[in-house]
Amino acid sequence: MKIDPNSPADLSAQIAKAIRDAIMSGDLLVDERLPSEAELSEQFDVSRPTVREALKRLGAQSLIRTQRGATGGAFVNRLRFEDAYGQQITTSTLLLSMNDVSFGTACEARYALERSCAALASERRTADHLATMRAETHRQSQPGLTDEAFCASDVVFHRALVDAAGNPVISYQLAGAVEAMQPLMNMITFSARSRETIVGFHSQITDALEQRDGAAVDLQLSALADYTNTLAQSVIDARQVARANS
Amino acid sequence: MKIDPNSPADLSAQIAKAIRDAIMSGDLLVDERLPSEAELSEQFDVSRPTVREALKRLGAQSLIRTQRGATGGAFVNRLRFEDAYGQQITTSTLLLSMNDVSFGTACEARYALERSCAALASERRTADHLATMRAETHRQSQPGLTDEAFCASDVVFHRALVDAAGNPVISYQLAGAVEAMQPLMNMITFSARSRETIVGFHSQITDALEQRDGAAVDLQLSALADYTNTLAQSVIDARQVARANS
DNA sequence: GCTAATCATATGTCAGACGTTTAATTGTCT
DNA sequence: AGACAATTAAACGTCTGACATATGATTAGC
Repeated sequence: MKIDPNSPADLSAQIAKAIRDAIMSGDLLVDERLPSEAELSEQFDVSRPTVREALKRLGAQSLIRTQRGATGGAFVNRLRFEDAYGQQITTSTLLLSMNDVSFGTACEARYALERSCAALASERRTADHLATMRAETHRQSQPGLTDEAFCASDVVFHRALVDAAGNPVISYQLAGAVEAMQPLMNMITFSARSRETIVGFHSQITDALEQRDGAAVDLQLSALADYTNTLAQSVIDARQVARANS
Repeated sequence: MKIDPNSPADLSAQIAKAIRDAIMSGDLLVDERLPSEAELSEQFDVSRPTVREALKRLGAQSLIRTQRGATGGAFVNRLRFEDAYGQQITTSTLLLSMNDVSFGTACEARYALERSCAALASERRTADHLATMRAETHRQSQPGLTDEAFCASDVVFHRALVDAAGNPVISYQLAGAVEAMQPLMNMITFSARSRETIVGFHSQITDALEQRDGAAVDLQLSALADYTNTLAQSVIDARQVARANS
């Protein structure tokens, strides 16, 4: 674990990289304790603040955790799927908002990936998954719901569908795709009519899942994707008309 | 942008969160300059090292970049897909290695997601994508190739397939799924016979893609997934036998 | 033997300083 | 006046040394 002392700057980045590499290569095992900050600063021949900056970088990626106190220190963190969800969602959301990704592109990606769960979810869905999906579908049909609450419920519904596939790796990957869509979905104001249509799709998807009919789930998801795109397009068109009139 | 001064500790985490929220909510726009470290330390009423730790956290997530010099400072970073790839791959790789994810689960996720590209890739593949895939397939048939090089080429092949779908969001999401498999794939030592079989699949996938036959691509990917799983199972079985004999 | 006070260790935070990079300003020469 | 060079100022990068605080381990006392 060494760094290049001749490099121009950013010692903390080099140190972070050295430790990150040690973790990824298996030199440092899960729950293993790193040397104390004082020891690290001696090893790398830098000051303690510099070491601390490096450790904070690693902490931000959930690669390490720190404990205070006598037996404290920095420990290699077991990266859990739940921890990674948050980062994945943050990153995906920002990617969409900062890169002029069109609604169509994001929507296409989301449903393409989500459809890949249809077959597995049909095999493995439990009563719990169905119950969650039905509960959310019912919530979505309540008239008093705000648009934000409707979208949030939509996310819960789709995550339940994804989780029904029973594969944590898939759930992790899709968490970003599904959640990152929410801000974009919020921009589509839902009429009572369109909510009704979406609720209809959700019902049919849940029914198909209950019957373990993967092909039907896939079909309905595909139709829902089309409908969502149509909805978005009409909102965009309406805005253009409004702009032309002003 | 404020923090809770009564909170127990980890001021730098609170500051990082405050700034991150400001970025995600749109209060801070892309390429906007944050106040200098001295100003931030005054605003948040903490010392400069604490502010710096917070900024390093954000830097680790590529949310900000820093410039030195007179007009330097911390700037809100436009998060690019390429930047996010690296983090996604790092995180996915560690998730797999730290969570006892079975080869079967990872393999299932990877191919389920990859198959979702089949239709889109068949529509949109360019000659470049086909050329890359054929070149890599050819490389894979060279006898002198090390196992690592074979796997690396395999990754390039599959990323070309994913990129052929022409959707950056999908490419980003799948970068993790595809690349994170490489260490696991490396653990399967490839016989000449199995390499030959994989190369055969790759050829057929490329052919199907050239003919824009999405269904055939899907079918071949599915078969390749099955074969990979079989291969892994035989390696696992062989190891168990070896362990029983020792 | 059990509880309570003490201690050692390690992180969290602060203050102040110096070096380095970089751009803007100023000054000088042609 | 314009172009080039020297100066200056702002900001990050790093260091030193210190104090505060949390926490497990040790020890003293009952």
